[in-house]
Amino acid sequence: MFALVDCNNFYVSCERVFNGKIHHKPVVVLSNNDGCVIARSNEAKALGIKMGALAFENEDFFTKNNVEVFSSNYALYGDMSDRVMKTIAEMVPDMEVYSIDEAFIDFHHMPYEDLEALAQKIRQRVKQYTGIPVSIGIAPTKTLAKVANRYTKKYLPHIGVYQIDSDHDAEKALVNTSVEDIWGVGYKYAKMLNEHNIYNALELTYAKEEWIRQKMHVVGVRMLHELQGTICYNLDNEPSPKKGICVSRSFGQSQKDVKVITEAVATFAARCGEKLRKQQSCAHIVHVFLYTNRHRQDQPQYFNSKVLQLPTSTNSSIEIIRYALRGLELIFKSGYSYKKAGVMISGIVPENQVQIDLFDTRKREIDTKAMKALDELNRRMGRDTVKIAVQGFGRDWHLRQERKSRCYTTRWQEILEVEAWG
DNA sequence: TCTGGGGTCCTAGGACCC
DNA sequence: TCTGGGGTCCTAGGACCC
Repeated sequence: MFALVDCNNFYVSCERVFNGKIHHKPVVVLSNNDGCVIARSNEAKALGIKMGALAFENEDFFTKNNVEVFSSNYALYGDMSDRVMKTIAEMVPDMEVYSIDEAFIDFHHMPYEDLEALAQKIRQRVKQYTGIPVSIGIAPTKTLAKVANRYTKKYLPHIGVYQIDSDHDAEKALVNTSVEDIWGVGYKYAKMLNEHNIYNALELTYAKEEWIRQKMHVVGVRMLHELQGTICYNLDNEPSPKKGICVSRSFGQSQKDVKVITEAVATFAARCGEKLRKQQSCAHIVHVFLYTNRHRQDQPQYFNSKVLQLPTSTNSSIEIIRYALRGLELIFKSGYSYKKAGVMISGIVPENQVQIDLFDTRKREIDTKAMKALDELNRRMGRDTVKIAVQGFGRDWHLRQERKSRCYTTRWQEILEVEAWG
């Protein structure tokens, strides 16, 4: 058996842990730049606020309905996620952190009859230790555990656990799951399945394997088997190193100034270097891109990107920045209002398997030492305590985050203070 | 000049996930 | 003024190898 633990309305729940005033009220969390809704409380869902709803279009609606609106606070959510995952890890033999708010558990070696009770214990302890409510689905495959989890949230929120333990349990959950809610079915496949009169997960399990293979390829066949109870995906408890790394942002305000955009791109490149070093990899392809705001019909549009090959794979921020800025120089055209830029890194190899260049003259040991010192200082003293000069200090390009909550758990200056009268 | 049978690597595009 | 930011896997086709 597998279980899927999923935090309820995770970002909203994180905000609620530190803010007693927003319990039982409609709450939404917005994407970067306060663009659109990416998390909703149950009360907000009940008001009909959709995932992805545009913030600027709904300003009046939010005010009229007393909706509490937050900018996203990833420092808080990331730290809360760590706490939830650590709490679960202490209670089970083997788990996989699947996303910021989800974890799979392998119950392979657990006494069978105890699973539901154990799941309830996990729920209680996570709530007690972190303040975050979770729901748990238990089933013979990961895909069915996802189905069970969704079923709990929708139909048994007060219980919070659903176990698929028989054909009857499975059918009950599957018939109540629309195809678009199945793990692995997105917008396109849902449309295609509906056109062939397949509307729920149970109907899908009756489909012919060859037909699925033709329409949805092997990934679809695996999904079919998983829904039928045959394991195709096992627990993946050792995250493999990333094959591509991307850091990009929309600017809070459109930017024309090459200096500001240079600082932004340098910062993105530095962040790529950090991520590479964190997973002990090096890379030799740097890809820079630059956009104007495609939603503005009234402004001239420009998009360009440049891919640069490095002679030797590196994870030095200094070197990655140098190439990224060379790329930027080649694509930047003045006169446009830029909205977004980014740096992508690929051609990633483990740092101990770097093919060195016979004619390389760069003193790599110096960079390596410098990066190590920089990472250590930033780890101890906070991000960007030490940075490369070209990243600048202005951050004129930074995100719009007008309604961000405090970093309650990651910054001493922002920790909650409690006053008591005796 | 054309023929056969076996491969690999790379890229672009399309689907999906959170 | 205002529209997020990351990732994965699979397939088909082309270039190339012996």
